[in-house]
Amino acid sequence: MPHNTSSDFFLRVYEVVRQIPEGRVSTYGAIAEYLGARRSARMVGWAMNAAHTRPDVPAHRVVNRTGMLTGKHHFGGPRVMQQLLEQEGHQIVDDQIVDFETVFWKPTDAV
DNA sequence: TCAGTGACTGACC
DNA sequence: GGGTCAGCCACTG
Repeated sequence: MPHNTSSDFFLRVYEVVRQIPEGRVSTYGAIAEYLGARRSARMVGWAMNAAHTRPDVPAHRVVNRTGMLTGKHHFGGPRVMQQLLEQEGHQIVDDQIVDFETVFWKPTDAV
């Protein structure tokens, strides 16, 4: 558990991820860019890793820029992330979200 | 202190 | 159109 200012960044990431509507997904890069750290997409991924303990953070709605479920192994099982997305109406083929571009959500779309 | 690693991405070849 | 590299930065051994 980080105890420095980086936890601030984590909290910001959590807030953004919480705003992702059901049935939509976002990317690490989009979130990082929105937080003013465009080049720190890996930190968003790391934040997701830490967000695992937060039930109110839908980490399964965050994928990489191609719509691939690169983080599925961190959900307690390799199929959990896919199942969660399918429950929200997504179609997953070969670990990739079908029509990813149409369900893609940017933090700037938030009301 | 240093080197390796990673739920990423964009640029280059 | 795919493979590779370099930035990115927190964490770990």
